[in-house]
Formats: sequence, C-alpha cells, structure tokens
Amino acid sequence: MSYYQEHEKFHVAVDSIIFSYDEGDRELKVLILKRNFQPAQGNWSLMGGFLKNDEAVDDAAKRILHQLTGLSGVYMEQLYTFGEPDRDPGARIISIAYFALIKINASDLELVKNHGATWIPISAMPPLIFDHSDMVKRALKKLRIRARTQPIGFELLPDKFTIPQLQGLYEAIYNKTFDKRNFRRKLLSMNLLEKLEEKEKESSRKGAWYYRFDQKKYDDLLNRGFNFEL
Amino acid sequence: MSYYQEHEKFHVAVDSIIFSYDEGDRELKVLILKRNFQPAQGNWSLMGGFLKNDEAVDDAAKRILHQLTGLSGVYMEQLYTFGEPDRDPGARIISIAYFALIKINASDLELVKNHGATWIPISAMPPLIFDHSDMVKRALKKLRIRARTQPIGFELLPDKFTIPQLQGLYEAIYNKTFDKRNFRRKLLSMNLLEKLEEKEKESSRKGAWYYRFDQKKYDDLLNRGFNFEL
DNA sequence: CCAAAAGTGTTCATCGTACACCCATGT
DNA sequence: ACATGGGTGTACGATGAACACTTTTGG
Repeated sequence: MSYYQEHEKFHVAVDSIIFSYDEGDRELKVLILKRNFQPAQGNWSLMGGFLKNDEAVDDAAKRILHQLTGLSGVYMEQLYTFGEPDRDPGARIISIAYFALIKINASDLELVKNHGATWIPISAMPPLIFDHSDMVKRALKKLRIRARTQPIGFELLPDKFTIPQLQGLYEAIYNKTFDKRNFRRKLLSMNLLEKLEEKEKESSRKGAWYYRFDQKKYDDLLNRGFNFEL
Repeated sequence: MSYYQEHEKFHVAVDSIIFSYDEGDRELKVLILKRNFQPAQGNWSLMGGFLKNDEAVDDAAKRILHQLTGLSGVYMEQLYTFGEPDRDPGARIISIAYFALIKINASDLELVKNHGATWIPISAMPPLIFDHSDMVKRALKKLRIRARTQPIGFELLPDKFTIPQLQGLYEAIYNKTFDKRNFRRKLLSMNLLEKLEEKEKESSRKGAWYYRFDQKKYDDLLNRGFNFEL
C-alpha cells in the first residue's frame, strides 16, 4: 500500500473505433464525432470517455459505446493502449482503444441527433485529433486479420443475410473483389451457415436465399480443432 | 483541462513476460521472480514496475526490462492491458503487459543474483500472483501466432544458428515435432537465411552449418508483398 | 423477351505432408 | 567400425485460383 502510494497516477481513457457496414454503398464505415470540449474542440474525434473507479476497463468500453449508440451485447475487442506522454496536449492521458462491430440498422437514429456523430467510409476519413487516426489504422489492420481468422464478419450484418451480401462485406473489408464461385464454395464448405427457406428480393429479380450463422455448429467445430480461415 | 480534472486517476504499471529459449533442454522459458514487497510478498510474479510521468509506456517497458536484465535493443511488443478493478488487492492498478524475446546467453548472470529471478519452463509454471498467469497464457498464445506469421523466432537464438537449432526452438514454441526435411525446405525456400562458411560442432560429429537471418532480404521481400508463414 | 443478379463445375498449379536412406566424423 | 546427429528427394492428396454459362423473374 504505502509502496504503491509513492507512484504517480494517470488519467485513463477508453476510445472506441466503431465499425459498421453500409449495404447501400457497400462501404465499411467508422463512427466519428465533433469534439465538444477543449482542447481540439470542434475537430473530428473517436468516441471516448474516462475510466471510473471500480469500473473494469471492458465495462468502460461498453458503457461508452452504449452512451453513443444505445446498443449493448455488441462485439468489442481491446485493440491497443496508447501512452505517449504528449499524445493529448491537454493533459497526460493513457488511452485504451477498443474496436466494436455493429449492425448499422440497429442504431443510426438517436446517435446522430444526440452527439453530432457521423458514419464515414474508411476510404474517406478526415484527419482526426491526436493519435486517433493511428487508432483507426491499427483497428482496420486488426479487423482484417480477425475477419480472415474468425467468423466475426457476421457481427456487421443482420442475423439473416445472403451470400452476395456477405461477399460484399468482405470485399469492403479487404478492398478487393473475390470470385463469387470460390467465395461461396469456401464458406458453405465450412458448414457454419444454415440456409433459411426465405429469399431476399430487394436487390434482384431472382432473389437470393437467406442464411444464418450457426453459433452452435461453430462452437462444436472449434472443440474439434477447427480453424476458421477465409 | 478543467474538464480532465473532474476525472479519477489511476496507478499504471507495466508487467513483462520475458521469454527465452534454452538450447540445453530445448524448452521455452519465462523469467519470474519472488516478489519482495506487499501484498503477496514472497510469491512468484512477473517483472513489473510503475509508469512514470513524462515516460512513454513503451519506454517504461524497456526500462523495466533493462533493470532486470541489463539488456536493451530487445524485441518487445505490447500484449494487452489488464484493468479489472480488483486484480491487485493492494490497490487499483491498470497493468499494461508486454512480452519480450531475449537470447538467454546474453543475460543469465547478474539478474538471478540481483533479483532472485529464475527461468521457468512454460510447461512447469507455478501459480503466479494476481492475474499474472493469465498474462503468461495470453503471451504464449500471441507468441505462437507471431512466430508463425513473422520471423521473430530468430530473436530467441544467437545471431548464428543452425537449422536443427531453429527447428528445436519451433518445436519448443509449439510443443510438437516437425519433419526435418519439410522444415528445412520451407525455411530455406523463403530466402531469408544466409548460409555461413562455418559449422557448429558441439552437438554432433558431422557438424551443422551456421546460418544467419538476413534482415535486408526480409525487408525487401516485405516491400514486394511477401508474407512470412511457417 | 430482356435485363440483372443468383447460382453452379471443372481444370490446373501449388503447397503441405508423409516417408527412408546416405553422409561426415569423433571415438 | 560404429554410433550420432546432419542432410537430402519424391510421390500423393488437398487446397486455392482461374474461368463462362444457365437460371429466375419483374418489368
């Protein structure tokens, strides 16, 4: 105790890179907002907040996401801790960055009104305050690794989705196109998707079958040493 | 500023998982020590220390490694930030964990004397204080991913090493054996190793050729989109 | 009947994996 | 001469990549 008290203490913040996929323009987007306090007031920023006493860091990240979006039960993962002494000119802040994957339809309404937040395509990010652009860059890199290695793409789509939708998502994440025959075969060969008896009819005459990600099957396969790999 | 001051501050520590490879018994080892202050005095712990004002977090990790081993210029990577409120019963401490890869010969002497530190095989880790066992577990997982994905195995070997030595290292990391013909072929086919005109004669009659990792070649290949993959 | 997106099979090159024998040398 | 670890080549199956046509249906 007395030993601990000899040492300095620091402000600890959590900043979140919130991703979503917009099926309209087939782009991966990040939620940013105009900062409403000093320093750097009025500039673009990630959503963040300060850690509280008796609050786990994971919980702080969830709380901050909930404040902005009203969402909970969302996929979140700790990304990296940014601790340069001068990263925030206002004060020394240690920032623990998280990234979140949300379904864009599920929110989209209150948040824009309440916080002046906007979805920006990753291809058109404006400069962000402090080291927030680095955070986005690192988050995107990690997302690309994760999406190839773990079935988290589904976190960015509605529960029911079609194979062409899923392919569009992956093409947005990696910014490249895939052969639709190979893509479909590979995914279906994993036996992780359940085909529904229902078609999506908005985006084509013929209609595309809906599928659903089957978490149980995935857990089973994991236990047998299966490795997701796209 | 005044905005920042409304918020609580926290002790921030850095804890390091220090790996090395012991060619004697072909085991991957972690450096742990008997904690010499309360709470949990006398129990096994990772090496750690507190972050200082005006010190970057990376620098704190380097400083703490240097204190214990006298080494610098070592491969270190941030692992994860542990922030449960009650992870340390003495006080609320946010701990940023790093892992380091060192060449065991390069140190091994002063540190054991000065700090009561010991190299323990990962297969025989005793219980550690607080969440330090989780840290080791997570570090090992990340090391396994890294070693397959980036040429960092060499950080655990002397500059000159033989293919059988390298294979022994990878077998220790993954706790499985590899076919020596396939292992050799795969590594040499990457064109990352420079063969030296010198043999290692300790461990066999015939002797094994020394090789050296060629950082320039690797950087060149990286620029051409090469991906290391074992 | 036409436009527009969904859906389907095959071929080929590449890569991972399994596997057994000879080589060099110190004692 | 023999024991010990170092070094080599081949065959087979699996996987990833390239590629073009048919199907459905609303207008």
